[in-house]
Amino acid sequence: MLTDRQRMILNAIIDDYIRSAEPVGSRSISKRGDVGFSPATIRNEMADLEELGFLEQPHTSAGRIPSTKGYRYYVDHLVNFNEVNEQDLTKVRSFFSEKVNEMEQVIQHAAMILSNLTNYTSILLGPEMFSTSLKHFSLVPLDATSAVAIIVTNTGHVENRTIQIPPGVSMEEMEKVVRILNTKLVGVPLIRLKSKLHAEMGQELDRYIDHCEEVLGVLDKALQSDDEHRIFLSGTTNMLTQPEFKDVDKVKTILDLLDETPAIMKMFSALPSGIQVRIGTENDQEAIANCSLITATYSVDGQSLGTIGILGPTRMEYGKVISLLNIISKDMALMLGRWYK
Amino acid sequence: MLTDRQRMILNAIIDDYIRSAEPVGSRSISKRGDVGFSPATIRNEMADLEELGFLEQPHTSAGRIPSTKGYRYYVDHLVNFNEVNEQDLTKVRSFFSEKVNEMEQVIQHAAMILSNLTNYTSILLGPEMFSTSLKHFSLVPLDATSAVAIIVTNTGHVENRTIQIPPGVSMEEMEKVVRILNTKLVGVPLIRLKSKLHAEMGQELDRYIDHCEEVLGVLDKALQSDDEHRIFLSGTTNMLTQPEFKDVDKVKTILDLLDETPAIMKMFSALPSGIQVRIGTENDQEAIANCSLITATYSVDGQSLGTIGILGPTRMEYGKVISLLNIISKDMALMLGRWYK
DNA sequence: GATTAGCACTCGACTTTAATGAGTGCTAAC
DNA sequence: GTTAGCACTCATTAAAGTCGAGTGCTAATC
Repeated sequence: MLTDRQRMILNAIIDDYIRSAEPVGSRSISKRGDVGFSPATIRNEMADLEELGFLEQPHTSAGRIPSTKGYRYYVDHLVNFNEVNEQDLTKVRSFFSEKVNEMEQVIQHAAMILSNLTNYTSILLGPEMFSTSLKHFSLVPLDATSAVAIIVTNTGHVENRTIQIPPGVSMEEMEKVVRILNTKLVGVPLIRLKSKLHAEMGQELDRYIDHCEEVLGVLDKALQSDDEHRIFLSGTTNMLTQPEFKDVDKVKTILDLLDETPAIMKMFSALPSGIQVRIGTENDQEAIANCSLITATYSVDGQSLGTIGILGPTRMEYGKVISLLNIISKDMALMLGRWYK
Repeated sequence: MLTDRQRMILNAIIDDYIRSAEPVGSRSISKRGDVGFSPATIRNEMADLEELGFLEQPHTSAGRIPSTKGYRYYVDHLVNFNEVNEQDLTKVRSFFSEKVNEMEQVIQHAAMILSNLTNYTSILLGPEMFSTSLKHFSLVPLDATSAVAIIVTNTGHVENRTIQIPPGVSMEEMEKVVRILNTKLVGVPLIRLKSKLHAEMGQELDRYIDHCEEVLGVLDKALQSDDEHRIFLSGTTNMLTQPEFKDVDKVKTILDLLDETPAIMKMFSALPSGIQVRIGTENDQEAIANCSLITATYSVDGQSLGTIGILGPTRMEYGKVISLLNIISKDMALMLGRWYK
């Protein structure tokens, strides 16, 4: 579809624009070593590329900037994936060679590293619930009517929730229930916990204790997996350093979007495995129509565990970010693989 | 020190400036119903007030704006504290009459309400460690070498940490240790846990188990209270709506400051009880020299539990914010009082 | 003596105009 | 097919001019 020369020129324009954030003129392309043609020739090619929809002109006498289609072609065919420099690489390596105990810490820290290395905003979704299973369930009484329910997963993640003991149910009875749960439910994936509880434990419990209904109700609440605090953001203020967002109002709509858990969940829902690039208007959310979102899922044994995302302006260092995500998602999978044994 | 008329004029100027964010001229003050003097008279008084340091002039032919000293006088002597409207009040009341189980949820939600009602940024510090005590300590083994240590406090708060079992120590031994800890340490304030462990338990443990040194080391790590995730922010992007922060760079230094846990801790450390107002340069942090920080501690039985803060431009609605903080800090104390029984 | 009307003056904000120059498209020569 | 040359476009910047809100001071008034 495009000639070699057109590809070369398109590549040069996008590279330049990514660096400078300014419309690129024919002269500056000609002066680069790698394209040995005069400005006039390049102008002709640029006009063709614009006609084909790969470039745009902010106004008549300005240079060209890439269109969404241009970026798309660049990402699909042109970009060079070896743009991670040695320094960054060693930083990543040393991070993943460290031994860390807390999974949340790992994720939080990984988010920080990503936003630092890229100067964009990083968004991490932690390992999904359905891939972890119950390791231990316990109940710590606080007083006569309330207790803390604690759920430990096989990955060492801990969820806790305060519950009210139903009136008429004694603490001894509750402890009996907990013992039963621990013998019957250990190893069950978290996401199945609730259904399993109802399907298989109803009669079982009924035999041992009174007030079965109320107890089940409370346990339901306790086992409700809350997926609220599983989004880790880092480098949100990096958005403010991008020249395209020097306008406060624009940046506010973006930051407000990042504050909304459901919106982020929606952006990340149903992503295909591997690396995914959504450029500008390819995103559903209007607030990030000037942004690109690059996501990578990480998985162990073919099971997707979570997602890493980088949000930046459409004028993004695609090569660097994609390479980095590739590396980190794999390291992440490796590290978590050890966790899941 | 100031005449009645000067106070009245100062009050009028600050009120106007808080509403408009523009330097206030003599004419506009004169036109307000409450000050019955001609612009010329007001100009004379304004000149005096400037000489006294309560007002400033951005440039010769502009109106006056309040200085830090002016705001200080306003806050100390002039501001009207009944500026919370009915609607807001009912919102607060209905929030605190709700029954909620999770303390973290309460705090997070309170932060949201505050930032919504004020349009500034709210910062909440959760109940301090030293006021909570150990309720229960448990250890859930994950595999041969690692386990999750779980600390439940008397308030139902749960801390957890993954630890490595020292080589040579068996799980049975660890469980023995946990039993001992639960009989000896329950009721001890969290902040004293570590010192108590060393001072009183050393010999005790030595008698029962081998590898005492290593076990103590691990427990140390487990009991290390991490005070990281105890800061709750809400409405950070509200900063972006203030006209004084239309400059992206200024707002970035502020948002970056809010991202730094230690900096916030420092701002909130050693606050006297009750409401505290720090105006502009009265703050240590240079990044918020154009901001005012209003804080309120909330306490039960004279014991300070935590702090609520509102950060906004120096041109802040002091009356409203202070009244609101007064109400909310009291309601918060009440609610937590029930918690601590 | 306190208040106010009047007036000259200041100075930022905004508008207008002109100059600059980066970049283009087109044509004709190579 | 490539490129030099040239007229043209148009955002950006600077300079000059206008406007008006607001001041300080003086002298008249209450």
